[in-house]
Amino acid sequence: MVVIDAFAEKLIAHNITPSQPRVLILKYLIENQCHPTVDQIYSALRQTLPTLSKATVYNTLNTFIEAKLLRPLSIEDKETRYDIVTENHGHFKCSSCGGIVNFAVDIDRFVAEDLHEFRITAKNVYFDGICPACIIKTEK
Amino acid sequence: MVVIDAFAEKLIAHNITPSQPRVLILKYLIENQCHPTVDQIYSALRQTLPTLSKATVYNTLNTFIEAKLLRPLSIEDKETRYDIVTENHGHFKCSSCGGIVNFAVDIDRFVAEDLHEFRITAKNVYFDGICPACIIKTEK
DNA sequence: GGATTAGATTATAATCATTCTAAATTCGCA
DNA sequence: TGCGAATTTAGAATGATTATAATCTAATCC
Repeated sequence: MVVIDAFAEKLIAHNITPSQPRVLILKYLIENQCHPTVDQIYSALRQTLPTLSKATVYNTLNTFIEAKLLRPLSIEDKETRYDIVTENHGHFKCSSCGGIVNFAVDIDRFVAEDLHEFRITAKNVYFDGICPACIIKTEK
Repeated sequence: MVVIDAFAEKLIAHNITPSQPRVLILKYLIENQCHPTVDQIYSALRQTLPTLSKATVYNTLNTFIEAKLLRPLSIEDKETRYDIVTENHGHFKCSSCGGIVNFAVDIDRFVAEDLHEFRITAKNVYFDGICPACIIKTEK
């Protein structure tokens, strides 16, 4: 008897066979929208699923990316971070604390005349700087 | 007698002591604005400077980045690519041929209301898609 | 000029995120 | 229940980048 929950349904809707690791990883991603790394996902889920392998985390995330459930962020870190795709938004990275913050941005307003012959499938906006908490810290 | 050329002067202006590897790497970056990888730079310069070490290429590029002469691009490749900083522009990556193309975009026109408390030091725009040449190829 | 020193370069080893591989396990379905 | 395919697993392999330690360079000081 398999328990079909909302997460499993979401996987099925994206043509991904549900499995315990896949459901747990999707659940983690949705409930912790904090752009986690593979290591963070692995460490967190290891407690509830001790047999989990890091390779499975990689495999699952790549499966999700192919199914367009997820997108990888490469904000200059060594480790890739992952973002559950929702609406268009940009990513801000604090160079002091390393935190990543979403911000609303109307990406479609970006008109790139140079690219009118190009087929564009994804638009990413990355800002770098210092977040308010770190600005206060450095002012002291 | 040291030959001071425009490249050495540019280094000095950025508080970087000129040296043969540094001048050659800067020259390469300016004359080949094609977002090269470390390997491409290394292989190309090895012919004129056979003693060049790959570690020197890494060190030099990181020195340039700190001096804000250069910026690293992380368009989801394993290898980092590098871009001589000029004016604001976005980067398009063709997911078919892997080529990277600059495009003009007025990034400063972008207002991110969510970030008005943030200090923003860099803005990057990355688009993904298919370039015209590859569109034609796949249509055949 | 010759010694000193700091910084730059080199070669190699180490690191570490990610992928590969092959074996074990699980799941769906008859 | 049992077969076959897909999934998961553990560990090895890969490969870009960084760290280390030795060597070299070039300017400075006496």
